[in-house]
Amino acid sequence: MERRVNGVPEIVPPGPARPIDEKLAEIPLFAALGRDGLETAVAAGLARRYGAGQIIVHQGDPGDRLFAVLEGLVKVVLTTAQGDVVVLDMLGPGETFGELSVLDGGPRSASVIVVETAWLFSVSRPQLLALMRDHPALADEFLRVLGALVRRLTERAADMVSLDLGGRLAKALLHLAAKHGESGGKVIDRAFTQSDLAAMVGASRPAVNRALAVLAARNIISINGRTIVLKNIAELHRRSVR
Amino acid sequence: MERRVNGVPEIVPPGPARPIDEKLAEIPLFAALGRDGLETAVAAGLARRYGAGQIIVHQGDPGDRLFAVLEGLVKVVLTTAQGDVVVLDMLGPGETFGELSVLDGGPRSASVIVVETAWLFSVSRPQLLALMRDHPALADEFLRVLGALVRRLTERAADMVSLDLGGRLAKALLHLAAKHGESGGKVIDRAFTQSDLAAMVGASRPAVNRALAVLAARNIISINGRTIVLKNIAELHRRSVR
DNA sequence: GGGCCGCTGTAATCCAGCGCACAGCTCTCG
DNA sequence: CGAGAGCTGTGCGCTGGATTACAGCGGCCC
Repeated sequence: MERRVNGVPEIVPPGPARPIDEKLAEIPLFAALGRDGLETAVAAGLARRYGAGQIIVHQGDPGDRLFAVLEGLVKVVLTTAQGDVVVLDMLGPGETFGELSVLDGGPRSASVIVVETAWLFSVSRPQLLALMRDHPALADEFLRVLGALVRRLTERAADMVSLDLGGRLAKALLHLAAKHGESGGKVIDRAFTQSDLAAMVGASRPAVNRALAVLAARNIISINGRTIVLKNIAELHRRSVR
Repeated sequence: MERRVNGVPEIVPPGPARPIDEKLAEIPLFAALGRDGLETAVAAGLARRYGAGQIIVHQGDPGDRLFAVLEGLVKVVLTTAQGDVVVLDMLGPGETFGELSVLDGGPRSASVIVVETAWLFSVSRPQLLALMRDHPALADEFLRVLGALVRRLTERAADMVSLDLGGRLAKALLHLAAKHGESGGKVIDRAFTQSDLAAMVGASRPAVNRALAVLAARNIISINGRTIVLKNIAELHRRSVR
C-alpha cells in the first residue's frame, strides 16, 4: 500500500507498468487522435514517473508543455504572496494540466505537486499544435476540456463566497469521491491530508477537522484515520447547495 | 448624465451613434479579422441596444451566441441555489462574454445584466466557427481571450480565500478603475452600487461601506456619493496582496 | 409639488471560524 | 526497537463580518 509521507521526495525508477499508448487511449483528450495519431503523440511526447512531493511545474515559471496524468495523483496548488496555499484541484488518471501554456504561452498560473507517485505524459506546445493541425478532432476535444475548466473555475469562485465551510467541504468530498473514490464514488482513501482538504476549501486545518466531525456525528460520513466513507450522498448534496 | 435606477428596464431605441464596424475594429478579438473579415462579421452578426436592468443571457439557459460590448456596461452575475448573488465581473466596451457557448455549446454558466445602457454585438456559434476557419488570426485571438479568462478566474478563486475584505475590495477597485475608470484609471463613476461591489467581493453591503470608509479615512480613496477617486494607488496595490 | 423608492451611511448584537496550543496516534527510519 | 516526524483530534480566547435595523437623501413618477 502506498502510504508515503507527504513532502518527502521519493526516487522512482522509470518504466511503465503498461504500454503508454494503451493508457493514453483512455484519456478523452488523446483518444480523439485515433490509432495512428496516438503513435505520433507517443513518439513526440515524454512519459516520466515522479515521486510524491515532487514539483512538476512551478507557479510563475515559463513553460510550454501540456501534461496528462496516466497514473497516480497530483494537486494543483496556488501560493499567494503571503505564502497561503490554495489547492485548486486534485487530478487523477485521465486528467490534464498546463492548458494555459498551450493557449497563450504565458507563465504557469499555479504549481503542480505530486501527491501519490505519478506517471505523467507531456507534449510541448509546438508538438500539440502540430497534432491539432493534423487531427482536428484533438482541437475540438481540447476546446471541450477548456470549457469544462472554465465552468469549474466559475462555479468554484461562486462557491467560495456563497457557501459556508460545511457546504464547501461537502462539495469537495463529493467532487473527490466522484473523481478518485472507490466503491462507486463513496470511499475516499487517498494520500491527501486534512491540511490539503483545508487548502481546498479555504479554511484552517482545525476548522476542517471540526466540520468533518460534525458530518460524522450526523452519520453522513464515517472517518477512520485517513479513510472517509460517504454514507449519505443525498444529504451531502443538500448541504453543498445551501 | 446617465443615472437610471438599477433594476428598472428602460426602452432604448435602436440606432448606432457610430458605425458598427468602426466600434468592432476597436475590439481586440475582432480586430484580428482585418477589413474584409470585419464586414463579413458585421453582416453575419446582430447589433442591438439594451436598457439598464435588462437580462441579456440567463444562467442555465441554452445559448450559442458570443457577445461583444460596443458601448455601455454589463455585469456577469451568478445566482446560487439559495438566491445569493455573486458578481463575477463588470464588462465594458471591447470586452466579450459567452465564450463558453462557443467552446462546448453548453448552458450559460452565468447571467449577464445591463448596468448602463449597452450596445451589444453578437454572432452565433456556427457563424463564429466559419469566421475562424476563414481567418485563423481570429481563432488565435479567441484562444488568447480564453487564456485571460482562465487566468482571471484562477486568480479570483485564490483571492476569495486568501484575502480579507479590505484586500478584496482594494483589488476590485483597482480592477474596476483600470477597466472602466477615467483620468488614467483613478476615478470610478459608473452606475453600479455598493451592493454590486459587495456581490463582487463576497461580503455584505454594510461591510463594504465600512471598508470603503476605512480607506477614505486613511486618505487612500475619496468618496462622493457614487463617485470614488483612487488617491493612493500604490497603497491599494499593497493592500491587495497581503 | 408630494409621495415613493432605492441607495448610502451607521450603530448594536451575535456567532462562525481563526489562531494558537497541546495531547495522542501511527508510520518511518535509523 | 526506540526516536522522531507528521498527522489527527480538541480546547479556548478573540475578532471580523453577518444580520438587523434605522435615519438621511436624492431622483423619479404621478
